[in-house]
Amino acid sequence: MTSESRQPPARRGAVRSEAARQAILQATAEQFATRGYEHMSIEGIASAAGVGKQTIYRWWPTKGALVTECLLEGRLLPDQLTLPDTGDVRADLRTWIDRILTLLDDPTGQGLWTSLIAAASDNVEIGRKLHDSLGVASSVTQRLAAGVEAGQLAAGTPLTETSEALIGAVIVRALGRIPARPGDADRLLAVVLGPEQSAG
Amino acid sequence: MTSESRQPPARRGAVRSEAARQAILQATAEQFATRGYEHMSIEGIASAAGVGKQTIYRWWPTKGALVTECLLEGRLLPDQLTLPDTGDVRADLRTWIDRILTLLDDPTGQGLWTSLIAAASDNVEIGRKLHDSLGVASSVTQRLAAGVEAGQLAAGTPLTETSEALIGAVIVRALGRIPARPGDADRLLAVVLGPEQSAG
Amino acid sequence: MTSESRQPPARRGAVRSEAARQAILQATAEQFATRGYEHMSIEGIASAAGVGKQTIYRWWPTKGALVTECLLEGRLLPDQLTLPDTGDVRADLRTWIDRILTLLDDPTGQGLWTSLIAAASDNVEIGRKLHDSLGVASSVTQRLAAGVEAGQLAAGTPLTETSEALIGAVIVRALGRIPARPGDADRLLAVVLGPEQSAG
Amino acid sequence: MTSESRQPPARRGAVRSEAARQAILQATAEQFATRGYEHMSIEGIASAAGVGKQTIYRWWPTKGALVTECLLEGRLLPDQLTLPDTGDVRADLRTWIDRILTLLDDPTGQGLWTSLIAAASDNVEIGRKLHDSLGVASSVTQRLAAGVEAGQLAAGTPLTETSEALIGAVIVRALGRIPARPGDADRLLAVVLGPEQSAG
DNA sequence: ATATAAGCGAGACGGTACGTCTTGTCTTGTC
DNA sequence: GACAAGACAAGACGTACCGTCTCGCTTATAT
Repeated sequence: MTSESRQPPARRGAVRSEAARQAILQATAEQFATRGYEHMSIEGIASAAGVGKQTIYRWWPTKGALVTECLLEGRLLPDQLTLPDTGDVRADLRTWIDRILTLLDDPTGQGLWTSLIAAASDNVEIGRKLHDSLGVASSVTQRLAAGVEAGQLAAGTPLTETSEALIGAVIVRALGRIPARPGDADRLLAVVLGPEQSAG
Repeated sequence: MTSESRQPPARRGAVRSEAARQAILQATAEQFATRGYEHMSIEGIASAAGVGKQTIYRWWPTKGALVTECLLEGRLLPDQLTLPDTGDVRADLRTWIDRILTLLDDPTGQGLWTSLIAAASDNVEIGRKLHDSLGVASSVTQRLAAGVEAGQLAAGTPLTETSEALIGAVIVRALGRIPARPGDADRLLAVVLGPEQSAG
Repeated sequence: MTSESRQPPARRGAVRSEAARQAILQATAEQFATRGYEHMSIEGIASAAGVGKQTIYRWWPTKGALVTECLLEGRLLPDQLTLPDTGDVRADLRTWIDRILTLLDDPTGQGLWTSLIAAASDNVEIGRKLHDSLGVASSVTQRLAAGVEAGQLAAGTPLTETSEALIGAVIVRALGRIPARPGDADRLLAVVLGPEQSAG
Repeated sequence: MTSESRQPPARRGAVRSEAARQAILQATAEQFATRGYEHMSIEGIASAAGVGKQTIYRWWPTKGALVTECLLEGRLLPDQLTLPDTGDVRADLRTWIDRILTLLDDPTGQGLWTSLIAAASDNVEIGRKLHDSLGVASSVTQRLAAGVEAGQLAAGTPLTETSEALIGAVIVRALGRIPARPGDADRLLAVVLGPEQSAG
């Protein structure tokens, strides 16, 4: 007996329109970047997407859910924000943090971050997502674990706390709209991972 | 002839009402705690303060400015959030972080933090204030400097980055609504200040 | 194939709510009578009608338009203000003018008239309507024409000017809040239609 | 003993500023002509007159009172609106009505009249003034009386009603924004004063 | 084939809040 | 004590969105 054999009565009626879904997510990402999480409107998204409001409300309960889905689909954050992997954990983290801090100097990038943070504070789901996936759980923590294993980082380093401190520092700077200065990434890594072991 | 002798034409008209100002800030702080930054309304504040809307708009251009002033007057954050000072920097920081993390377990405290973060992302001023005064510039950094001087912390510790990492970690946890677990503060301090020098 | 077969694209979306329209006109008429044209508020009407303000603004551009529609639907003026028709033009006009002048002694009736006049001076549409339909074009002028034809009035009487003089006299008295005295209607008719042809 | 000898307790303090009074009345007349009775604001008058609002409220209870005083001082109506006096009552009235009807073709003149009417319907005082002084009591009625005495008008003409009908007809046309046509004044006079006695 | 049902675009609805404007009163300091 | 300036509580203005609810159409099974 396969799992497909006992099917539900197979609902009638039109099926969800993928075109509408795409248009909505697209418009959401644009409004998010343009107006920011707080100041974007469902009505604006609907109209920009050429879609009835109800089509949004049918599938997403809140603005937060809409943004979450955009976030999960990678429509909100530029590709350059993924942690690179060259084998050298410390160098990769430095590159990554540098990119983020540089992004913060540009008003658009700044708006993106602050909007993301606003979304996270308004919406538990997004907050959780940010904590879990933007770095803490996945990429960053994994690379840290790999770094410990490879002997590049001190054994016994508390991974979660290290990730939190790194991401957190970046967020604090985003909120403060602090412009990047040379060496920022280095200093931050020195604080969080300990001073660099140079030559012996 | 003193510099006071040449006074400006001495403006006429009624002077700003301190009573109204107090009532407004009071009501703002309450609404901030109750409904959160995003969902509090100027109209609600005016009505709660027994004040005309115009009296608010006359003195504060935006909701953000209103909240900033509350923040500066210490109406938003409970007293227990000031960094204690027993002489032992590390112990003081542990106590302080513990208190914050504990506060985050309570929905009210959580709302307070997330609202503050939302305010900071919406409003440059608040963001800067948060970065400068909630800890980075003043109390935390000063204590860190004192700690370095007293030999309790490693010489050459980058103070700003250390503060940012500490506060940032807390903010990340606030956004993720992560419940506090025993030892959190210790682990965080181990990461940021380096492992504790026990016995010898 | 008739000309109706090629219809316009048949607009979609919910249709205008007749219930809301009725409630709004009803509330408007009440506020008009109670508070007068100048001192009635859209907000008050909306709230009395149990309707969102936008529903009013969606369909009527101004307070004046709202009142005009009430006027056209006969919601503003009591029924007794229609010109009676017994066959004797002069007697009918006397009855009619008497009724109006009497109405003006009562504060409510006075407010009704002055409000109507205020509305007419504020709003071209209403002014035109008042001139055309309250009497000049329709009932009064028609009865005058009939009177001329029946030989009850002098041939060559300028109908428009006669109507205007009659209505105008009433309006002037309304504006002056002049109390009615016996014989007023008679004297006015004597002036405008000429002295009554008694006996012969 | 002169009438000045028994003075009241002789109030102290500054005396009413005639300059302020003039500036206020001037500004009122301008706003009345420009924006109309309903849409002019005390605040606007105060600011245009370079005067504190309180100075207005100190001396006039309402907007209506302010306008009344302007009316009485002849600041609202142009000079050409005084009834001429050549000895021939009928000709004088024709000239006068012609002027008024012509004035109504110009938007400014129209606004003036409709504003005046609006003021009269809002404000009993103004209404009475309009009824009494714009024509009924003073100039028009007096000339009519003179005309009767001189045998130019039929004896027994009810003066008040005749005035009311004349002024009223003009007001009705103002409210209807009816453009003037040649012969209007003649026809109106024919209706109200009876047909012209030509050659007979 | 034909009912039946869901999705869709459009958009009206009852509301809440916005930020502005005006009202009439009160207060301050000058003349 | 009148005045210019201007703050104040109150509240209406007209606009923008909210989230819900009809409409009339277009798909898709299910009979």
